[in-house]
Amino acid sequence: MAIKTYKNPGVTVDVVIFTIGSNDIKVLLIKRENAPFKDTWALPGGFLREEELTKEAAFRILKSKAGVGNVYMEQLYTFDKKERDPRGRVISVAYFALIPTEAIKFENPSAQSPLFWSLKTLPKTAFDHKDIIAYALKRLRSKLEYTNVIYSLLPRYFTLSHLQEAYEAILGKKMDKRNFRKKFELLRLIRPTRRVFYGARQRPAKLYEFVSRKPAELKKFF
Amino acid sequence: MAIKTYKNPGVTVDVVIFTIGSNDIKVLLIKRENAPFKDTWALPGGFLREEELTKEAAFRILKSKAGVGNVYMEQLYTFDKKERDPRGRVISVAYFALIPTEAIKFENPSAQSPLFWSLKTLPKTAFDHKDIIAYALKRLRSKLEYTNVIYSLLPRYFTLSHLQEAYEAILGKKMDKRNFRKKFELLRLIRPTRRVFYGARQRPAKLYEFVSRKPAELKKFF
DNA sequence: TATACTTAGTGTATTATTAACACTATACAC
DNA sequence: GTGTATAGTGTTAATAATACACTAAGTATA
Repeated sequence: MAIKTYKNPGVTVDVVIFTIGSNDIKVLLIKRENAPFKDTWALPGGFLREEELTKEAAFRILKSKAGVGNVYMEQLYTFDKKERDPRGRVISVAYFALIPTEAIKFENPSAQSPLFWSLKTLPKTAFDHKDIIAYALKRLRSKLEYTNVIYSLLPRYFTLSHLQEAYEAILGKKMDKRNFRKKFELLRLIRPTRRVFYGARQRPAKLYEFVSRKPAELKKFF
Repeated sequence: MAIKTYKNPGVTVDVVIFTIGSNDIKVLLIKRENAPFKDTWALPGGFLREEELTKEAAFRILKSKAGVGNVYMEQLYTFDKKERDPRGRVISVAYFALIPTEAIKFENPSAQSPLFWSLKTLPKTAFDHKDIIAYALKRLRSKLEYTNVIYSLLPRYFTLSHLQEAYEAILGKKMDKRNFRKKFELLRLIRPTRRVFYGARQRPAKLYEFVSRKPAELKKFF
């Protein structure tokens, strides 16, 4: 049975992959090898395959570009501005993924040169990818406030300073150390371990871990 | 130039139209006239037209089913479960719209019988529309907490009791009258007018209006 | 026209959360 | 052993959230 009498738009999936490095939030971009936008930096992405869910496509892309699989991923938004793709009508279902720096494995580093870029010094990007990245950052910032997503950017063991630096990198502002720690004590998202982080040419720091590494929402209601 | 070598999925747009009536939150459903799911209730929607933005499609659908144009609308999520459409691979970009009951005009009430249903007594619905409605309600509830969207469900002039009833209908819980009013005084979203609401067989109530009827976010940060 | 009914409108005390703020402790580098 | 850099820690004040009950004023009705 015919679904329709007109031409379906093309459907792509693009993935905004965030990580935190050098106290900065970074996004993975690859240099395009083909037209359009050949040699321009772009979000990893591609056409949705037949019989493939958009989420599956997002994981496929993530796996092939960053070498990781089991990470936080959620659908972001579907972008369909008219002029966004010079090839014609193509809508993009965007996802965003959060991965701890330690987990990244560039499988074939020569191919398509994937690189993490600081959001402060983004290069010129293909399509409407700058919009997509901005939207993803906004979503991430607001998710920090009412969920425990931060776990997905940190390694198994981390210090309270690492945790605070992650917040500061994403929110783009400094926070008070004592208030930050008090807040986290209240939230009960993390617990101290018996491990200690030595070797950073200052007083060693206690290592913490997340009580749970599953997505969850924090209380808070009108 | 060929965009792809495989078949593009079908793309539909479905709209969750919420309104508040009889102290209850309601969603607009229409009875399907064609297969699949003939004679089953469904969200108003349809295939995305060529050269049409998904948002334009959402407004087109809204206008044709509820007779209103200038209302709150935002993209919700893109649904693409495999078995969601028996016709084959069809993904749906869902939007949700909020309209004050007063604004609704059923242009041709006989055709496709659009009806507002209470969320508590939904009939069996077509496709994955129950999921879409549940997701929209979740989104609406959380938007109440950090935005001023509530304006889009109320008429120009309203009493504080109307406002509170709207919150209670959406959040599904009773709230304290004095605390509710104190909160709104603090938020400065509304202001009293010189109008008074007479005629409801009790003490008449002061009428308020929104300071602004544009989407805005309330403060609140980590 | 008096009385009952119904919702409008209002304040205070308690508790919880947020915000501002500065010094001592300890491993590592030199 | 001395300097350096970050770890770690409490108190106070301001703001926000919560719990809670009575009087005011139209409308209905007897």
